[in-house]
Amino acid sequence: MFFQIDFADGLAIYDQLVRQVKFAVAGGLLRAGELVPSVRELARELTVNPNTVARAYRQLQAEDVLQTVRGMGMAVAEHAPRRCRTERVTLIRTRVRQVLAEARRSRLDAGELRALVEAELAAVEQEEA
Amino acid sequence: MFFQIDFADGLAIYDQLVRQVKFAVAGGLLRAGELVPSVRELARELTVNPNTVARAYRQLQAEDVLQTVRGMGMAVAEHAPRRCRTERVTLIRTRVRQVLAEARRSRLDAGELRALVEAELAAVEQEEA
Amino acid sequence: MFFQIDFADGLAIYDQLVRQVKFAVAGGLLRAGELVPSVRELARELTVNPNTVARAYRQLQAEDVLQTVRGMGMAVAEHAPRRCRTERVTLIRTRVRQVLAEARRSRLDAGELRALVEAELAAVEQEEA
Amino acid sequence: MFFQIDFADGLAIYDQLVRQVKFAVAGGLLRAGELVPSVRELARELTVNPNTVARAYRQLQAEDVLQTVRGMGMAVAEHAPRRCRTERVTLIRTRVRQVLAEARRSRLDAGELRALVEAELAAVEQEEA
DNA sequence: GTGGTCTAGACCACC
DNA sequence: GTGGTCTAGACCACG
Repeated sequence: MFFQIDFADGLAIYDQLVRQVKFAVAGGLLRAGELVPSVRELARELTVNPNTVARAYRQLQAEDVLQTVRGMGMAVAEHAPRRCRTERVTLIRTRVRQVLAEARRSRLDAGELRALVEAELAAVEQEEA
Repeated sequence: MFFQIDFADGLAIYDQLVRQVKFAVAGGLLRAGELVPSVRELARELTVNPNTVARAYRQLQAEDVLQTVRGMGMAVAEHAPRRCRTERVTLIRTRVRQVLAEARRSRLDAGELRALVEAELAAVEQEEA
Repeated sequence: MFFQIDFADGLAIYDQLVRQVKFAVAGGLLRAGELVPSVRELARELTVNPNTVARAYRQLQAEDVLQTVRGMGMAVAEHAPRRCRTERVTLIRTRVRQVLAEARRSRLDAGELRALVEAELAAVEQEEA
Repeated sequence: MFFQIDFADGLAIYDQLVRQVKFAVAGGLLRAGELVPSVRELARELTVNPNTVARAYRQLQAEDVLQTVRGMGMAVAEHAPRRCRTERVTLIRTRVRQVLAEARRSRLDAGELRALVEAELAAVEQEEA
């Protein structure tokens, strides 16, 4: 599976899952109507408690990203891909903004910050290629 | 004061404080030997519980960033500025790496990601000017 | 068919079915001795799992509303109509009582509640006509 | 306390709680800014698991009825009373509609239904006086 | 097999 | 003391 949890992230596990499901939907890894891994299966894979996965799925359901299919599991909602693609940019931008804001408050030299960010950005693009 | 807490950040408050103190030291806002605000004073300013500030100070003391001055409070340690300047880059780079990694896993288009980051970077530099 | 399931009702599906069969018998839509739809047929019609229909029929059999007819399926029991007519009022009154009790606990103004109920009652009578 | 759970209601406990908190806010039993009973206290009173209460509170927080006050508990949100008063009518009307719809499908005589409802309504008004 | 609910009890951050 | 998160394990309804 394409989900991975960082147990030392500080961010709650269910929250990491919520984000990653949205990203998977946004990125086309999960298509509209497609069943997501079952609560139990995903919990086993991530070595996480089923309740934790269930909580993430419940929130995704409340946000109309997932919907339950009786007796079958949970599926990506009809219009979720479009909305997730939109939200993806927002979620990432917020994070980027937080990091840069903190960096700026740390009085790191503007040039040094830019160099650092450019380097990491280049590294990411490298990996992608 | 130059500290500011984001209560909705997900990151623990004392952890935000630890980082910001280190950054203040790295950035020269707090110099070696200088007294940091008292637990009570800072707690009042940030509308945070004194225990939370105390916990942050305790951790900073354990990391030799702060040291107690008998009868006076806590002061920035002798060699803290140099070490904090070094650590600052590491702390920020880690964060940058995290957010870019997440963005990449979200399959956000490389160009779109770069554009987004450049825009935010420019915005930060603008504010700084 | 005269049954309809509300999948978002909160009430268990088999329970809705049990009630509706009783009501159909009470209302004369199903007469004593008449065969009810087969489990499979009804399950298909309601897009419900056969097990669910079977469970409802089992309970109705236990309550002597339905009885098995060897080789034919299940039929409305001899004295079911009379008993269902009696029970119908009880079942409905219980529900009415529940909703009014909740409304009262909510401190909704008595006049407002009456107006609301009268309006809905009129609407129902309208539909019926 | 003014909450009471019906363990045989069919409706989930946390859902009953969500409704009742909204009703209490709508009815003025809980005012804006006022702290609701703590999770642990309410759980004890209702002989329900704290997680169940927490789940209800979490949903109420998501709907902006409650908000957490760090270290203090949860309080009724600023504009919750107005919104709850509005929602109260909707919630009750939905229930009334469900009951009457079922009654109508049961082919209960229109006059008989009206008589039944009027009787119960009168009973409720009597209690209130 | 699936999700939904509930219980029980742990640890953490915060007041 | 407070809420927030997580674990573990139970039962139910549904397919």
